[in-house]
Amino acid sequence: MARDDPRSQGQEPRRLTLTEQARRAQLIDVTVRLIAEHGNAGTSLARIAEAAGITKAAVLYHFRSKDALVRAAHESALTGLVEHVGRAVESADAERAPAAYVRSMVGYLREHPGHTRVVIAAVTDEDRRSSERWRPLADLMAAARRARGTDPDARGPDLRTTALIVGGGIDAIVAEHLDHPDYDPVAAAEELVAMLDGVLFS
Amino acid sequence: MARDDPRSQGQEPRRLTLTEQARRAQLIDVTVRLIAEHGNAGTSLARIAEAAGITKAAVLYHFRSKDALVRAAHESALTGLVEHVGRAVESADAERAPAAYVRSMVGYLREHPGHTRVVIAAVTDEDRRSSERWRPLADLMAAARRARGTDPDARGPDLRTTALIVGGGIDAIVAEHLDHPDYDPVAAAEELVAMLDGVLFS
DNA sequence: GTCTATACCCCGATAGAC
DNA sequence: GTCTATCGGGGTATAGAC
Repeated sequence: MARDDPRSQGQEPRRLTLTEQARRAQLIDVTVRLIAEHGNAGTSLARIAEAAGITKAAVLYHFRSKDALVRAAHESALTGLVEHVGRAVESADAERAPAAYVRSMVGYLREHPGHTRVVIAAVTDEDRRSSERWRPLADLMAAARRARGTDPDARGPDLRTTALIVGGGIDAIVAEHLDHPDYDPVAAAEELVAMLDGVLFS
Repeated sequence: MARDDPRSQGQEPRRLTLTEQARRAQLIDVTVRLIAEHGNAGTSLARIAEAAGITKAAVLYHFRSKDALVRAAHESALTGLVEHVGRAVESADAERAPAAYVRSMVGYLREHPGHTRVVIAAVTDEDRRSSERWRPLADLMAAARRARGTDPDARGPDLRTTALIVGGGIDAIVAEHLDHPDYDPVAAAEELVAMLDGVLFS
């Protein structure tokens, strides 16, 4: 049996056979591509199976359900983004880390238009959306204010709200670039950074 | 025959029988409620039909497809929002109109939590999303800068981008309030307004 | 351990009876 | 005008071949 996703439950993360690892990776890859192209609704199990050269049932042998597969595809697409942003943030000094966050996130999505739709789907997802996506950025902003030597008691903006606004702004910019390729997301990111700096270091 | 949506095509907007008008209104109403509660995917034709006391096929008699019905529900939910924001903006002087836009939009969504999910679905919709939602706000901001006496040649922010960011920020704030009712969207709106004023009247 | 065949039920859509 | 009957297609579950 292989139908248990090793990441679910608190069980020992069972070893996966080589063929299973390969199949899972292939299926995730295929799914990311199909969702990027046709959207979630337009990507049926049959299409995924056909693209992978196996049957629907075989797909469901490796993943409990279509939803589990889609979830894995979302995770896969998010991982690349998170790592990229993580590297950019780490190699920036604290004061500029929030700006690096914004720039690297917009930049990554511009460079990987294929992944973008999947990432958006992953974030927009109706269900698992309570992931406190704002917190990492809020932490960066708090650190940046400290690095700037801002009086910790000084009344500043609510960083949760600021992070939410910035996150929403990034989404809007990237989405606009998707719909209108002429629209320059990098210039837009600079404007978002300017807005952010204005609020953070007033 | 009644299967033509009067708003589509360029035809004469045929008269609708009273029962048909009533049915359409009822179906839209039911659909808005169900989508608000269970999301689009969780709202099948059968459920809609059951809630309306008729059969699936009868629903499809009044609306060409489920999508057409959902579209009508979206329109219905959006109308209330647009009218509310429109009134708020009109009764504010030009300089404060962008702030009124933000406040009234967040306020409406807070006061009508039922409609909120539907409105978000309408705006987030994968298909008809090229609606230039940013333009009205961008126009308000341009007028506000003029009213403030800003030198028209002065280098200001790109208003399309600014409007996109503000729109995305509103979405994020409202969504957060939906997921976490404790989160105060009105205070957040004030912060967004502060950010906006900082950029507009620098 | 990996996969095919098959069958099930729900969904959206259509044709045609009443 | 309204509904029943039905269809193709989607996701899922199981039996069992290899």
